[in-house]
Amino acid sequence: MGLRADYVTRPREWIASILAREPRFLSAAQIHQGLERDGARVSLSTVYRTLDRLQAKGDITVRPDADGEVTYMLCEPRHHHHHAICRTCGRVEDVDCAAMEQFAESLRAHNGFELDGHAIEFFGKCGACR
Amino acid sequence: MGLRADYVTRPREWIASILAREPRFLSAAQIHQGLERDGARVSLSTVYRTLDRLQAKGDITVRPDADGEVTYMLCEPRHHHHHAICRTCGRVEDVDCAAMEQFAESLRAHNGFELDGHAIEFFGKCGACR
DNA sequence: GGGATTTTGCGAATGGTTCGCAAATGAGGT
DNA sequence: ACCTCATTTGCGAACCATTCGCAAAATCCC
Ligand SMILES: [Zn+2]
Ligand SMILES: [Zn+2]
Ligand SMILES: [Zn+2]
Ligand SMILES: [Zn+2]
Repeated sequence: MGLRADYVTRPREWIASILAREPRFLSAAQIHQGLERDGARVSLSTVYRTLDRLQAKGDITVRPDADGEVTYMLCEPRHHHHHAICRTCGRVEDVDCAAMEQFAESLRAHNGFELDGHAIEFFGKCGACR
Repeated sequence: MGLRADYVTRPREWIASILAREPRFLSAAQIHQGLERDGARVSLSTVYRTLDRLQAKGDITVRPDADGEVTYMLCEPRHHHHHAICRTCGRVEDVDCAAMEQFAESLRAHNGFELDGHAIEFFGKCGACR
């Protein structure tokens, strides 16, 4: 009955390596294309299943983009922080800001709302795209 | 050749009235269900087309939820502000905060990023759900 | 009311994501 | 290395939200 340990498989390693070298949110299709470019033949189903696994493990952040396309990035949402996203190339950098927490704290009780969390995204241009 | 003025139609009025009385983000399907409950027979296509129109006019805010389902709310994104969203019932209230702008300003140049915008969502429980 | 134009409903097409199942792979023991 | 068996993969079908094409209905204006 007991479950064995998770298997280490090539598709999973390949997918992880794609994510590891891209500092931006990628869709399942983009990851799949990256694998093909690397000559790694992996089905789209496996890409989706692996992404689900990574999300369950808390290793990636999932973000539906403006059109509702779901995108993924290697970044542990475990540690609360925010992102600066380049409008031009999509590069993402973490923004870790105590000042923001302070601000959120001051809003904790707003309009009858009992606030317990927040999400922030900053937009702009990264150093390379300026 | 010139375009005539936009038509005022019942489907559009019905859809607008659904949106006007719901202070929360609704999916196209939810709006469609609301119309049926009101006895208003409108096709889902028309719901989508009307939402596209409202978005083009800048009358609604469009927000893909965590699963990527696109949702809509009567709220002009023209005036920059943020939202407090009840985790329990979905009720949304506007958060208009100069302090946040100040904070964003101090981050304008972060890690080589030239920041020019930001989006914030606050979560918690509304007065009714406490 | 009549006619030009816009809007609607319907059903088909699309695109992203999920499922079911047989074949392939990985881990562990011999 | 080989065998065994649970896990994972690939494939195609299924699914769901959204978009399209086009004929019929509604709106506006005279
Ligand atoms: Zn950039
Ligand atoms: Zn991050
Ligand atoms: Zn509530
Ligand atoms: Zn608002």
